[in-house]
Amino acid sequence: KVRSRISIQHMRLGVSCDWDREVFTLDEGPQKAVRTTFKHLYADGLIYRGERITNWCPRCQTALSDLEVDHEPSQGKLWYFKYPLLDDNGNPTDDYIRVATTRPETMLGDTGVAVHPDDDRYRDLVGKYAILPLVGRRIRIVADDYADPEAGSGAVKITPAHDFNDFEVGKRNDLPAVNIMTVDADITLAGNEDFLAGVAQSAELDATIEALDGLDRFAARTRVVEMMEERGLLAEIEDHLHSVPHGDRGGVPIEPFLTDQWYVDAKTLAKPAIASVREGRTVFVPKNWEKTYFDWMENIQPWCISRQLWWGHRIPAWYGPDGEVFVELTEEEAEAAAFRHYGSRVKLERDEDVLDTWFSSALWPFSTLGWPEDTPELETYYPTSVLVTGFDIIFFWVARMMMMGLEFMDEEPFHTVYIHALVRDEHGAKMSKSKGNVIDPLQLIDEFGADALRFTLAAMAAQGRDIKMSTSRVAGYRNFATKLWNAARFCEMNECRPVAGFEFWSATLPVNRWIATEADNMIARVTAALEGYRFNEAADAVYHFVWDQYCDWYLELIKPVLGGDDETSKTETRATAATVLETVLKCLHPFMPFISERLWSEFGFGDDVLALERWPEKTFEDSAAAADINWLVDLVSAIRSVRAEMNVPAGAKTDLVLVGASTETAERLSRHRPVIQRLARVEGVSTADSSPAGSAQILVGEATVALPLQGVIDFDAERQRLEKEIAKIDSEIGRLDKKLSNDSFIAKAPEDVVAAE
RNA sequence: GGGCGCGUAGCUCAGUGGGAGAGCACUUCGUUGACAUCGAAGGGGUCGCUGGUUCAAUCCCAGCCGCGCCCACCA
Repeated sequence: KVRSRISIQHMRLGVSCDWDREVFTLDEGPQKAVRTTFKHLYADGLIYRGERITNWCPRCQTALSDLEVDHEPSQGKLWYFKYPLLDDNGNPTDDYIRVATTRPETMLGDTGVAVHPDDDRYRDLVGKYAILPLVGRRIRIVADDYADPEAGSGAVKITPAHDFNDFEVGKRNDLPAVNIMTVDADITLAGNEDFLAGVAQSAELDATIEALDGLDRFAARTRVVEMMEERGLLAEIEDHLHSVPHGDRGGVPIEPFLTDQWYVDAKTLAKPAIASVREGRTVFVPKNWEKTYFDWMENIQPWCISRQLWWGHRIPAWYGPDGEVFVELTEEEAEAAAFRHYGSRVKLERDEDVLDTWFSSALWPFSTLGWPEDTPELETYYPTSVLVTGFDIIFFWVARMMMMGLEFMDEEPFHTVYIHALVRDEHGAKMSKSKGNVIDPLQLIDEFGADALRFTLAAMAAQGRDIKMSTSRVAGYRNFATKLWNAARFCEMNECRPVAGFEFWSATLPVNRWIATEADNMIARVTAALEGYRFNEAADAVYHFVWDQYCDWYLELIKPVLGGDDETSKTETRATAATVLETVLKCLHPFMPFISERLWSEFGFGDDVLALERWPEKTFEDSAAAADINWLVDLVSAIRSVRAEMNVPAGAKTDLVLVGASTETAERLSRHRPVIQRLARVEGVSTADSSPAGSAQILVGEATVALPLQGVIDFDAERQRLEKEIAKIDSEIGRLDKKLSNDSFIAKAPEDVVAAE
């Protein structure tokens, strides 16, 4: 169900997948890959089985890896207990050693007390014994660096079977591990051989078993505290803020638990995986995630891969009657191996456990391509190129694919790991099914269209930053899609069709050479941005080119041409408009696949889907044409601006008088006269030696453009406008003067910067 | 405890060692004219605070304040 929903989302977003090659993790191929890798790693000693302390989820009743455990802050208590000391003859004394615990029930499994070797308070007690209250077990006081003199009383109770640190301390100091819980995390004492070992029968022990046996750990916690208090052995209770490990699926506190599990020697496998990134054979984008990768990989712990679940890849291990282990690909092979071992046919029991789901995922880059078979797909597609994923998956998956890929393929599974942003809800919280704050992409697609959503995600995908989904942005890009659609409609209406063999260099009109220059600049920006995985910059470049250049100016500037009667100009302009549109569609296709493909086929740019090899290249540049049209754009903008500020009615036309212009400017003006008249609402155009009285004046380059507004102009408003402009220019002059009179600026700033000022 | 990141216009966010931009929102004007999901013109920011480096800091460095996330076995 989940899988199909994800597929629908991908398809509706226009993801171009090869759906014929869909693979499921429990398919035949991946199954074989899992067993093969398991067998090899076992044979090499990189997978082993052992009794170790493990994260145990009492609710799911399975072991978990460290990654599946979340630490949640919790306001708890710190209980201080008094453990009576024994003298050298093993008799009780009146002295106590104080220990502190957040989990009193675990005391039933205590087998020692640790103090720091340099802690003077306890130096004399090392090697002596205390008596464990409620139980009567003799527990040894050991010196171990783990004990922190600053923490609690400086003496720490050791429960090797129910605490990770204590397990290590116990191993170092040869303390037995006493498991006092069932897989449900209920206390089990009666008939618990480990618990009863070496403990003398007593009325107190019987009372403890009577009171606690079978209680769940939290009920037992309360009861243990009460019983200690009744005996006067509860010294103190403190409030204590600490973090409690929870299983990420079961949601209940983890119980560190001593069980037999299968482990991967991750430390050994991590070494080449670290080197690959260290030496740049695989890079992370953005690069700072490499630190996260290194930190984890360098401190990696054995990976517990067995799970006591019914669903998953079954561990390919079989046990003989005496517990001998046979790891093989199939039951038949295991039986054959057992026959060789025992010299006779024996009945084998298969390991009940399944593998951590991430084990098979780690093999994905090659297991899906037919490995361990030597297939053409494997040859062609391994190594892959770019892995796109979220940061929360670096440890679970990326790191493990690196390890397994290097181990079995001798080559990194991908050269780049692009860590994309997480889409968060409008408040910035991570979306999760349980929180119910998921924004459904399908709903956004229904409302704004797949292209709008997809473009939004690209436009907001600035590196190293998460995305707070903004509906108004999606709406804005929906408008952009409409804008493009309408621009294409304009082209269609004006018979702007692709012309075979046409290229920008053959255009003669400045306006065409200008848009060609701008289009090719856009191509360069988009290309550079995509190559650097800066998808937001790429999207932004296309967006602004289409809207600000192509639609706002180019299409407006060519209207007089298309409406004129110069057939040669019309032909070249139509071809240019179409070719630029074609370029836009190519560049836009990764961001807006649906609309670009539709327009592409409607315009007959080619009948194939926009293929990657058609990605355009920057080939055209005409800076003279660019300067020419930019002058025009500036002029029209300035006139519009003045008209608006002078409150010239939008429909009213004004005359234009050019004053003090160079011949080049005069020539430009006359050449662009039709467009200026159209776009700036200008009627008569003339030149003069000085501005006519009662006109608004605009400085464009070296020339002054005067708009005679006799009868229209509000002199106060014009005075205000000019004063504002003067003030602005004055302050600019002041700033530059100050800068240029600063000797160290002249001396130290780069020449081009000085010249520019 | 360690690490990463963020703080820029009312909101959501780009960005750069040489006086800062977008979308939305806002103000004014405008619909025979590709597009009102639009066009034209505007208003609005001491670029978190304090120091330092530099001819020049929103950008680099340090400290501080506020916020978010990841990792971690603190009894």
